[in-house]
Amino acid sequence: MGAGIAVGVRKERAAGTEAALKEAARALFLERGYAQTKITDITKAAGRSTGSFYEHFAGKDELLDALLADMGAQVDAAVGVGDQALEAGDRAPGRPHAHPREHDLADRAQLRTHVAATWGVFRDHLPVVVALFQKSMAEPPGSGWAWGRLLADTAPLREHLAYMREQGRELPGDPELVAAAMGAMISMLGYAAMTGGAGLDDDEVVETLTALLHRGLAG
Amino acid sequence: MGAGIAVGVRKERAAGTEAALKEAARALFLERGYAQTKITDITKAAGRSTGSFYEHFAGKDELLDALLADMGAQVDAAVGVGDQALEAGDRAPGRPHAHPREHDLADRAQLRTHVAATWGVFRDHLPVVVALFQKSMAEPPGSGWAWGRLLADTAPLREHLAYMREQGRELPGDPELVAAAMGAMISMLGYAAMTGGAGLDDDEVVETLTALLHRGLAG
DNA sequence: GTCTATAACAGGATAGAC
DNA sequence: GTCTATCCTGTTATAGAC
Repeated sequence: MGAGIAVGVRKERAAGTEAALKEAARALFLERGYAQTKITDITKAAGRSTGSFYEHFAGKDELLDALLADMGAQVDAAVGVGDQALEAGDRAPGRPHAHPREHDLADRAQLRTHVAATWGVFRDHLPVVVALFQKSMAEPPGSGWAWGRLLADTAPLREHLAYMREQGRELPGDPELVAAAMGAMISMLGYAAMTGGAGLDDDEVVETLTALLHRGLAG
Repeated sequence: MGAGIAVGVRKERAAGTEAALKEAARALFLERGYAQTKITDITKAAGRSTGSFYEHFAGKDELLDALLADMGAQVDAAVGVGDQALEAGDRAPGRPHAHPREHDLADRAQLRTHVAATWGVFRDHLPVVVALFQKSMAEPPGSGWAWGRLLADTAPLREHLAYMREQGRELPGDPELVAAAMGAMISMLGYAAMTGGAGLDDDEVVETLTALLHRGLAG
């Protein structure tokens, strides 16, 4: 999956303080977690001073925003390529994320593509995804954040499922709910597995999830 | 499901400071989250003083431990009853959790019982489950905590699946992995739905999850 | 056991020199 | 832009009277 432009392991020019801070943050977010990473930890790891940090970011949250933006650009590009591979859809320049809803998730190959894509984003941007995940889970439960984010993240999935239902296919339940369940499974398993499942093979996981969901959806 | 002894909405004797603190903590954990709840918030809500708190608990973590213990007792009891309902298994007094591995999750009714049981624990002990979930997710990713906990929590499930495989049933993948995936789905969806899914009906969710997993497992 | 007051300690953020 | 030193705020935890 994600070989190409992907993760910036390549040495950023050493002079770039901003890049150094980002890179240090990624490493620490993955290792200790978002909340546990102090700003001074980041500056120390990047070999810069505390004061210097604020020249580039207003705070930890803004740093994460920047990392998120970096990731977003790369993901949009990758998704675009993926969609083109699936079908020669001409996407409008302004709306990079016009993911067509007519994908048939009862088709094993198409389902697998979706599962693998999500898994790949996790794998390729693990530090950022992890940090975001942690930050989300620290949100006040009463706010309903988790539910809102799950719905938002699985919106394309929901569309696919709604489309399937329109085509007369029988689903296990309401498209929104089924999409949320699928998303919950992949994201939670991804988080757990990639932060702790030492001996797990990505292909095996994708294969297993695909099998489970394929039977689950197609019957 | 969980009507009986369950959640302690019943008025604790007003004099019981410890109980008052616990109750206040439950309410606040659910509303603002574990990390965001300050000890002074709890004491204030319980109508006690800061200093009084430490007479009963060494800190927030120990309070959560106490809540967890309360929940554990109730859950063990409920699970025991549930197992007896499923089959007249005579459990050894010392080991309350000797959940028999010979449950057939390809059987819709038995699968549903398991899904509903998990969902019910979430529902009946939401504040504690939420707090524990949040605390877990704040753990250093590098420690592999999330994966360890997921494996531990789905151990009984894994046993059921391993048993199914021994009986010659074809699973979507490795029992441990499939169990983890199922657990991830239920717990993450449960967290999200119960903290934010306003208009969701528990029965509908259980029904949908059962349907999805039943097809997924039984083909 | 409970209270009030306060110590002790993060950690985030800023000031001002270079 | 970067550094060192410092301030400030919020929270935990304790002291000591009742």
